[in-house]
Formats: sequence, structure tokens, C-alpha cells
Amino acid sequence: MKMDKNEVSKILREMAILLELSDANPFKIRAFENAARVIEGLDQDLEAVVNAKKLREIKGIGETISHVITDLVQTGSSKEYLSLKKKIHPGLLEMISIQGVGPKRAKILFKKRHIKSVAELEKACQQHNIAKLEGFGEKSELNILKGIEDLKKHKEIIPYPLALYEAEKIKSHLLKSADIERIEIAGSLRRRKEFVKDIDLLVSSSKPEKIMKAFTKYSGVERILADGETKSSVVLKAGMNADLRVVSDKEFPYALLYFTGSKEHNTEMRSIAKLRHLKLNEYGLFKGTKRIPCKNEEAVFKTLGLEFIEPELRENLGEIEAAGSKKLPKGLVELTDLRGTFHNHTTESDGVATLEQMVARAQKMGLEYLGISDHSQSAYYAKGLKPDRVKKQFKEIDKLNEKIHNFKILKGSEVDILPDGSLDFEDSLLSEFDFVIASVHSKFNMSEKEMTQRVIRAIKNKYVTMIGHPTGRLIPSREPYPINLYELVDAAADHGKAMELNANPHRFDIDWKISKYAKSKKVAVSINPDAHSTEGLEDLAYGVGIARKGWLTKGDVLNTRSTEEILKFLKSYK
DNA sequence: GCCGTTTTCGGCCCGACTGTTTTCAGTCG
Repeated sequence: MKMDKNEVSKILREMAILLELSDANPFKIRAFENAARVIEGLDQDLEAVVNAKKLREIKGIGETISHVITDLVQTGSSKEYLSLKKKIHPGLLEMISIQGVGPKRAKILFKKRHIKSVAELEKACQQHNIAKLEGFGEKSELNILKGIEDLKKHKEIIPYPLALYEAEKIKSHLLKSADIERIEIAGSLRRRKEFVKDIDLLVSSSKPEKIMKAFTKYSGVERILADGETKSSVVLKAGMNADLRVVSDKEFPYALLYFTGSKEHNTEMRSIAKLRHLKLNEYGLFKGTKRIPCKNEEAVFKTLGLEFIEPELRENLGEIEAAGSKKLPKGLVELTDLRGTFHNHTTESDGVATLEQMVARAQKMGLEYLGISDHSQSAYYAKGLKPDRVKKQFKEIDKLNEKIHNFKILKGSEVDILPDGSLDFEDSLLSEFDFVIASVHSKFNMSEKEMTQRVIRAIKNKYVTMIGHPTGRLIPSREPYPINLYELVDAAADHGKAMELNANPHRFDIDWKISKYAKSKKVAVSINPDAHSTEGLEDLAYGVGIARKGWLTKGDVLNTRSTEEILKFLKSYK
């Protein structure tokens, strides 16, 4: 395979932008954008789909785009892509990443001022060379400069917990204003995306101007981007944008639906409404000019003949279709469903909390079992345990298990998968653990085929319970190492093994887009915090969000099972 | 370019805010 689905998706998205810059038919542009999204969220192996000539069966992939994808997957390039790229100067692509500069303005700047990069644009603005251009003015010059500054400053992806923290702060600030009827954090935070670009807040109130003022005057605001009667947008000192929308309380359910998104989900929902000769926007669901009263989001879905769609699922990746045919997953997993968890470190290796402290926190969280999995001997950077220290830890765990009641500490290891796919402990030692998590921590630069074989060999070891953080990605700093997750899931299915969903917000690994496939193969997913401290255990909550996003129900998640069932499972594959 | 419980052709979601304009295009979500 020359390109995987993420690379293909990236090219399709780039093609959409290139088309936009070529003044193409807007619907053609949308078709490419849509295809990029659909491929990214595909719950099957793209290469397998291409080989089976089943691309055309995917909704949104037609004649032309299927050829482009096939070429990209098989040859790593595409004629259409190259010819499109040839027509457009790369500087234009760079310029439209500036807030406030779109394709139209980028093209004017290119044609009339021969500007070919963000750096050149910055210079031109500083020299007041832009204001005289038709359609531009003094304000535009300043805004472009600010946009460039922002681009330099916060290019990075905002981790979910940080954005949530900032959003909660704004929420409590706004709640001090007595005129709020309902308030909700919306947008990608509500959809629990693995990382977010901005904060969206929705308020219902009869005094919108007061709320707007409270928002723009908030002490965390660095500068105001837009300040209207119902909608405002600011840049926070914390380095992210926040948008606020204020509506009447009657409008709140429709506005919440709209403001939660995703954009693509909204577009599809509006089409569904239109099919029923209704109109959906943020102010209501209308029959003619009459608003159909809905108290909450549930009622809106119901009126459209749909089951309620949980916010996490609203990505237009099949959820609306499923809601129409009553095939949505029932009972997405909740934090309170978790009975225990695996993959936790202590001071024995690179954790900062002792065994006792970790257990105490787990008990406080209402868990019934806790898997301890310190690093294995090769992980010298993390104080990995040699066999004698493993034995010593066993004794400590035995001792503590005798002392505590209604709680079980499980003996485990996060054992390194060595470059050849063998494990960092002998089988004789591995057999003594209650569970084994096998992870890759070294030699990331293998080919996809080699890496996949390496990890599959580990799955085949009869003492291995699951694979830890299967792609090794770190958000935002490290890309996943090349690996075929579909083959991994298949191997796990064949051998009765589980897959980890690492709940650490820097990992979220496996990704929610692959968990649907794991579910289809009946591979149990284990939500693990990979905790290196007592606070780290709380990351489970974030992991649950990602699991829900991946359509996982209580029954799909390994650690919703009782201690007794877990012990049975741990024997089942050996 | 894609798609079909009105369609294989003719549609394709809808609205807010800004800045440069005198009625609207561009951008964004």
C-alpha cells in the first residue's frame, strides 16, 4: 500500500482547497471535502476496500473520486491531484490558513500584489500596501496582521482537558450573570473530539446584550474577533478561540443541536428536514413559517423520525441513517459502568504514586479491581523491572490484597515488544502474571508491514492479554508509527485478545474511528488510563468519551465486567 | 462530483458578522 486512509484523506481535503482556489463548482468542492471525511472515518481497511473494488459502495464516493483514491492507494499519486496542484501556487494554500483570508482574497493578493507567502503578506501589510486594494481597507490590513500573529502563536492542537478546563471557567463566569436560563458547552467539546480547535458556548437568555457584555469583558479574553447581538467570538489568553451564541429559551434546543455540530451532521440533518418539507436552523424546526415546538433535542430528533443521537456520535458517519432505522447502539458506555481498569504504573517503575496510593484512589473512585502493570526490564529509561523485582512486587501485591476487602489488585506487566516481536520477559515469567499488556516503546521507524508483523507476533503469545497504545501516537507531538490496525484487530479476534483504548488525552489510542471495527469483530476494548499518578486514574473519564465516540456500549468494553468475569476472561485465551 | 421513498437530471443547509460598501461579498461555522 502506497498511501493509508489518513494520507488519502489529507490529499482529498487538499484537493477540495485547490478546487476552491480554482473557482470550481462549490458542490464539487463539497464532494471532495465530504469524501475526505468519509475516508478518514471509514471503519474498514482502505486497501482491502480498494482491492475488493468496493469503493463505490461507500456513500459519497462516486466514479471520479473512486479513481483518485484507487490511484493514491496503489501508486501513491494521482493524475488529477497533480494537475490541480500544478495550477495553484502553494503560497495560496498557506495564505488561506490565516483567519479572515479565504480563497477569494488570497487570489486577489496573489494577482494584484504578487504575494506568494504568509511572510510576504505580513511585510506588505506592515508597509500598508494592502489597504488600497479593492475590497480591502485599513481594518483588513490590521486584521490580517493579527491573524498571522495568531497563526504563529497557537498553531498547535488544543488538548481536550485544557479546552474543557477553559470552557468550564467561562461557563462559571457567565453563570454569575443572573439572566441565564440555560447554558451548555457545545461544539467539539460536547462531541468529545480527541482534540479541539475552539470553545463553543450556548446560552439562553432574555437579555442577550448583558450576556454578550459579560463574555467579551471576561478577564481571560485577549482580544475580540467579532461582537454581535447574538454571536461573539474572542481569542483567549490561554491561546484558543471561544465563541458564544445567545438565543431565547424557546430556541435553545434547536440552537444546541446546531451549535454542537458537527457541521456535516447539521448539513445532513437539514437535508432530512427538507425531505419532510420542513426547515431546520438554529432557531427552530419549521413547517412553513410555524415553529414546531420542541422542549429539548430529543424532541427535535423525534419530530424528524429519528432516534436520539448522542452528541459524541454526531459526525455524519452513519449515525443519522442508523437513527432512522432504529439501529443506533443502545446504551453507550458510561464512566459509572467501569468496574476496574488495567495499565497503571507505580513508583516501582516510572509512576509517581505508590501501590498503596494507587489502590486507595481506585477504591475511592468506586472501582473493584486495579491492574498494576509496571514496565519490563528493557525499559531502563522508565526503571523497568527485572524478574527479581517482579517477584518482589508480587509479594507486595499479595500482602495488600489480603489487607483490603471487596477489591482485587491484579498482577500485570506492561511488557515491551522487542523489535523482532518477541517479548521482554520469558514465557515462564509471563505465565505468572494475571494479565500482560504488550506495548511498543522502541524502534518506531519500521515499515508498516514489519511493524504489523512485530505486534501480531506479540498478540499470538498466549500470555498476552492486550496490546497497549497500539499506534504509539502522542497528541500533538508524535505521529502514529505505521501499522495496520485492521490486521491487528483481526489477529486479536482470532486469538481472543483485547485491545487497549488508552485514555490518556495525549494518546487516545486506539482512535475512536477504529473501535467500530473492533466492535464488529467482537474484540473487547479495555479503557485504560495508563496512569503514572493517582490523578492519572481520572483520565478514565476521557477514555469513556472516546469509547462512546467509537459507538462502544457497556457490553463492548472489557473493564465493565465484574472481577469474577474478568478473572474468567483472563483464563480464557491461555 | 454525488445522488435518488418526487429525480439518471437537477438539485445540493442555513445564517451571523465584518468591512467595505450604499446593497453586498467574503469568511466562518
